[in-house]
Amino acid sequence: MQARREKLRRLQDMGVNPYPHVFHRTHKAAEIKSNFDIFENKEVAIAGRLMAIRRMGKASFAHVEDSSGRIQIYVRLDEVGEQSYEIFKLSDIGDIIGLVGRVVKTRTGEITVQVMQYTLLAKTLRPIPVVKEKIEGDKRIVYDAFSDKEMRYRQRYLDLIVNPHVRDVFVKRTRIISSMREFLNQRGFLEVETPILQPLYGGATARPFTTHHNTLDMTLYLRIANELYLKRLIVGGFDAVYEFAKDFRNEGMDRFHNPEFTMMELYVAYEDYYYMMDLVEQMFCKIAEDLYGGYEIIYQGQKIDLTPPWPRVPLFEAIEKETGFDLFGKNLDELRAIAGKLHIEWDESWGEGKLIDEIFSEKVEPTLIQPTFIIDYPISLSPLAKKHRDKPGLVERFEPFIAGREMGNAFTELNDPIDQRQRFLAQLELRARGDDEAQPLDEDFLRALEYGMPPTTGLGVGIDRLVMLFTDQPSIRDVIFFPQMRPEQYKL
RNA sequence: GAGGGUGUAGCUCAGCCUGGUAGAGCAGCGGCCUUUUAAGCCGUUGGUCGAAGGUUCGAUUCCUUCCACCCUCACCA
Repeated sequence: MQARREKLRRLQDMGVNPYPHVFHRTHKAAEIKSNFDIFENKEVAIAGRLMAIRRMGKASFAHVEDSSGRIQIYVRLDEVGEQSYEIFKLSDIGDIIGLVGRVVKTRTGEITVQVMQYTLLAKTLRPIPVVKEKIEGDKRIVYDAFSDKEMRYRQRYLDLIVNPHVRDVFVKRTRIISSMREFLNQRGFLEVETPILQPLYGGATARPFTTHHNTLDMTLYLRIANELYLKRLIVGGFDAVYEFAKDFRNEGMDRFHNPEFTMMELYVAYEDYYYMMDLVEQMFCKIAEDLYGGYEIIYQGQKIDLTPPWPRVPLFEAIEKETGFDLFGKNLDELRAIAGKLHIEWDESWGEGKLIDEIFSEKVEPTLIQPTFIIDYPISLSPLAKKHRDKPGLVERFEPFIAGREMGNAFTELNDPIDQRQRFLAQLELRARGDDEAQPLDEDFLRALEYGMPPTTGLGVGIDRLVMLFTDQPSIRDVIFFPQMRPEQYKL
């Protein structure tokens, strides 16, 4: 709106700099509001964005919002003088202002800063959506919420200005990650960084993004996982390493998938997947405790109790319990017949592992609301996991499920280089049959294993989904600041 | 990739079925108001109705195509 440019010019004519360099704050809104007895009648300097204005001629109320929250201000002509009151009158909702004032309580009991000096810190040229709210008892009624999802995601800055609960989600995201770091650092883990640009991708089954390096004139891939690099570091002698990694997968997008996402992988030498299950329980509990002070959380209306120990249910037992069918040792035809009886559509190209996985995700996964470890998966689904110590055909692998969702993936890692080579060769066969997600053979990784990797356990946790769980958000786009979007046609 | 839905003022929406070129609230602008809080009262500006084409005397409304977004499903973490 060009009325704002006009105001800007009038301010400049008055000799006001609409974009000064600095403003020294002494306090934030929330501090003042929660310690009124200390601040009463004291002078404070605060700054923030004007979010509501109620003008009444020669005196006005407004709300200023800073990173901590909102506080009411009271501006009187006789208190700030002609010039400042004029500047205030030229202010719009959205303008960034600074002020010095006295902390008081109004007739209705609201803690308010009575302004003595009023300074414009940044004039807005675009109007921000005005969201009004009314508090009725405990209920907060929001009027004209800024709710268009496309705009919220494309212009996240606006979303953050206008929707305070969005800010809260992202603050929690950072706190979750720091809790995990703290947890791991306390246990002596080393945080490391490994390549994002990889000459060969691996460590997961997915299609990669491809790019090109000019000087080397070669194809490089954006990593789909960092597993093989972290294991090389275990070979190198580190006892426990972890990395928060941006991974990239060239697949579809929906409320659980973004092309780039954050994964935390960790590896521990001389331990197995039983150790890792204990670690996962403890880590999730620490996050819950740091965030909410207890082990109980609510996700989409479901109460979830993270108190350990979580049940550890073998995959085949879990399937049998839900469907009545024991899939263990069944061949392809038998599995297809069972899938048919369970009304699950399957594809000719699927192998045994894929069918089992499908039956599991259709029939069992949605039932796993309370934290559960599903353990011991078929070998064919897990080319990097070590064979089970007593169950032939299976590997020592587990996935924690919470609220019907897989929250991670862990194994006792395969450290036998000959077995690992055979598994890679099996993947190559799948690839030859047209499975473009099968993993390529990584000769250097095999060489590393041939130098000897200690017994090791490893874990991967999808951070975005973890944050969804702990912040009660239904879509991955609500926990990533700038989710992937088709580019908009630029219009001003 | 398949199905369903949505697109009208800066924001939230009505109007469309039953064609006659647009309305409300908030925001904005002007006025009154020195304890208001979804402030109030009076006045007022603002929209090539997602884009293109078709039917029609006439399309925001009916038809076709396209674009964008949302939801569900499929692939995947």
